Amino acid sequence: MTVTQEHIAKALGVNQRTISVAFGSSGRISDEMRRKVLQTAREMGYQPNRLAAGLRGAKTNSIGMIWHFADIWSGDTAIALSILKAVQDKGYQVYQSQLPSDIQSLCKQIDEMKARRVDALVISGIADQLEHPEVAQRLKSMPVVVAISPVPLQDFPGDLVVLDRLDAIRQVMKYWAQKGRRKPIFVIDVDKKYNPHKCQVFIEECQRHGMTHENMLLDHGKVTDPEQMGTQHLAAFNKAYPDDLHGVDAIFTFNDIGALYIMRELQQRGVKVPDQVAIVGFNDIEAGRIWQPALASGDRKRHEVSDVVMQMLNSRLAETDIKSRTQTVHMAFLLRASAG
Amino acid sequence: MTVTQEHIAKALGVNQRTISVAFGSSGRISDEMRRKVLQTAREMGYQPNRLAAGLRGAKTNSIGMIWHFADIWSGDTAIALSILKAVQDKGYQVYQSQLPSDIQSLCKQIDEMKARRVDALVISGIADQLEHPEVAQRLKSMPVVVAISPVPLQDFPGDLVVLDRLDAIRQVMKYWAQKGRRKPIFVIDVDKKYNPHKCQVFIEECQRHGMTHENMLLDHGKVTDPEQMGTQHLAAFNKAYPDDLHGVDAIFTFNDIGALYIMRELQQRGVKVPDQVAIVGFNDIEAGRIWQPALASGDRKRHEVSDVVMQMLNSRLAETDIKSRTQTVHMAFLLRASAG
DNA sequence: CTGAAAGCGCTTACAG
DNA sequence: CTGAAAGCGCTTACAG
Repeated sequence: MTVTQEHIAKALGVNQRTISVAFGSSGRISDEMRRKVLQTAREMGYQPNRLAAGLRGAKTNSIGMIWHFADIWSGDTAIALSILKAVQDKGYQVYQSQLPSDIQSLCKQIDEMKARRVDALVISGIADQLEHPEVAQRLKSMPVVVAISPVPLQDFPGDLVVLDRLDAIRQVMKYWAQKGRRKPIFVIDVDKKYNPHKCQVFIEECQRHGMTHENMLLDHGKVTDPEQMGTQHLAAFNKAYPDDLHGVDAIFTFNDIGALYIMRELQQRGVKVPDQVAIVGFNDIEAGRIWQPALASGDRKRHEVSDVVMQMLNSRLAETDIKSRTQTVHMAFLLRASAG
Repeated sequence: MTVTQEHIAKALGVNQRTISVAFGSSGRISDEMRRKVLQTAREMGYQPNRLAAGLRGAKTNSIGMIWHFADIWSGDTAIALSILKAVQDKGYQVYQSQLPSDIQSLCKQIDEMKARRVDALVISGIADQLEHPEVAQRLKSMPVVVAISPVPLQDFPGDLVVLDRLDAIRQVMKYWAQKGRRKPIFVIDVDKKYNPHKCQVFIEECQRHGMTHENMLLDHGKVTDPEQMGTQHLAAFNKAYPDDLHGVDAIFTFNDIGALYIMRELQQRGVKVPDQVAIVGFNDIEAGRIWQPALASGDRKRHEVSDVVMQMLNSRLAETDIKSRTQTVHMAFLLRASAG
């Protein structure tokens, strides 16, 4: 049936060890013999059994990725995909797992990856997840870990890429202050767990630039179904401002599709964007670029993030004795017409 | 270090076989003993080693998925994700692999999945890929295969879900004929390999309804970078119709973002959509729904496809001796304002 | 430079 | 109902 190293060994009249060594890096073998082995293996259609190798303690050539793949709002799927492709090109197979929202399921996923002896784990999550003691303890026992987080973490047992959103928020607020906007609102899921820093920075910047007022934060609530993202933004907006805008002259949403829903509503009401109200989204979807006016947004630096992740992953897979490293990538304000 | 069945056996003073049987389905054991084993295992933090089990010939609890994940144009990523989640909930781990465009790489991917002894393979591809002899031969040796294809396949060695696009095309053309449109064009990658049936059906329907003219097909060329999809549509359109539309009164694109780019161009030229020119896209992106006028499109029946796939997968994982089955899901025309 | 052998952690006939 | 043992296909010290 399936060709094993034993078969090749018999065909060549040598010991099975010779075949194993010919493929691997440990042990010595003559160049002549290695050449013969590799050729015969090819002819016989040999496929190494990764399970057996992994069981014996060698590399499994597999990597686990725990990621929020269905995140239509943040668009990080594109980052995950480019990492997937890069890793695949290097001969690794990728276990992909949807990031669960509860800690218990997350621990189970990490345990599963460990039970399959992945060579490395790439995980993207929020601080509450990555710093949870149960999670941290499990990550500590993985050979290689690269994590992506929106904020820096304390004593993280692995390499960390921080994808900072706060700088971009500051840039937007500074821009609006310069342009003379007086009353901005921030449409977001005002959730302690996910977005505390964002809301805080928004408020701080409003204070710094003298743009404070009541109701600066407009909560669109928790989004469980990505398909509802836009309509939840719109519903929150319509509820707070059914007809009059009460002087609001700038709307910042953490999501492009939400921004488009609100912009359309304003346009239908006859409100001029950006003259009367400026709008900025945050994840740079393509439709925003062709909207009239073009939607200002945030550059997620997808290429930069996946490059940094791959660089960390590669160096750590090559040599395991490196200290934990942290590198920060800053999102940036993408100025377009809708920002005024 | 890691707890094995041997450790549990020692702790309970029984044979290791007892532990294995307690977890598995083969062999008999007393209910009392099973209860004791499972509890002790939990207390000791036992994690079964999937590699060892798989090596011995048992299930690996893993599934391979080969899919075109980065297909911004077709939007099938959503289908893949819902399958990923469903499978994950059933305790499987998923090897995810980006569908390569060349046969050789595809074969290598399938071989890798096989080398890892996946319990099943889910693969989405075009007929040229799935019917290629090298590919077909490899699929035949997989325990369970469920494929998704745009067209029916001959003698496919596994279950098949056909996601038919042609019906939707017919519906669009019939609608336009009824509404008195005379000169439709079809903007698509006029590639023999990918889209022969679509183009053919479009032309047939034009003939049936008396809407033929020269240049019915507008080729936007091969798209390698999804980010270029929209601009390639626009460039092809502008090249063919730099100012005058030559009587074209209906534009069908196989892609929503392409449709939006062209619609915006028309609106900027002062052409009234849909009064003068009707537009229909095909993959129902959310931005299309909020455009003015709302973009008519095609319903990909994502839930239906993933439901059918899961149903086939589940039944075949349960009992392996089922005949190959084929089930067809038809995309449908989504009528919205832009269609006229 | 190569052979003989132990062992990774399971599953599964085979005895008793 | 349970024990003792073979074996899945590799890797890796250990001899020679």
